[in-house]
Amino acid sequence: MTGYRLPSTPAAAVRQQKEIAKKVVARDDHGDIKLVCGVDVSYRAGVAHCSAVVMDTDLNIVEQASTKSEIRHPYIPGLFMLREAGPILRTLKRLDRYDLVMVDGHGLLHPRRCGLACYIGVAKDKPAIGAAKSLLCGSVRNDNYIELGGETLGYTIAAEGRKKKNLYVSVGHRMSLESAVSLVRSMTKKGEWLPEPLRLADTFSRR
DNA sequence: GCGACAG
DNA sequence: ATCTTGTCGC
Repeated sequence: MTGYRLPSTPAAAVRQQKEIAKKVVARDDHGDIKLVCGVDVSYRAGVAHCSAVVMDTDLNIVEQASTKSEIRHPYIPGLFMLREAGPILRTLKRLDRYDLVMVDGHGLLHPRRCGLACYIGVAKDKPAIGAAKSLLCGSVRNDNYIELGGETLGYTIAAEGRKKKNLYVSVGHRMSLESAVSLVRSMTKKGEWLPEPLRLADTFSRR
């Protein structure tokens, strides 16, 4: 069964995160990844605007969908899913097909090993990757891997340009960290910070 | 208790 | 994330 009821309180969200964390598969458990979906949410005038962009591995746009939702929860570090899971799941329903979801936020690199990317991945039972623009927890080692509580849960893709920021990748679901990093790299254009599916989803959600 | 804290 | 113009730099 793949259905999860969206929590309506922080306490309920924490309980669900602990439950879902046990179901995350951190190894490659998927077929060919041909269509990658990037999702992002932006906020304007009290409304959440979510966009999803599906691209093939040659970075061509295959499909796109957008939704507007009422904002029901504030942003709480560690409980990002409480605010964005609803809008994202609604938007994903409108897509015809995709083999993996890239989420702007963390996956296993989370206090309870259940960031937004894990939540979306397990809820949809789809391979998922978390790609965050800043660190929530954990410490970056010299080899760029990120560890938390003795576990290696993420990887830092160092910024190129002097002025740009790093990208923090972690497993969402049904993927190994190595494969996740490899896929993010292969879909990021030279000189860009975010992989194309996420960069375009970000652009579209703001229009 | 104190500080840190995805977007 | 968002509020926000012009401006510095590749």
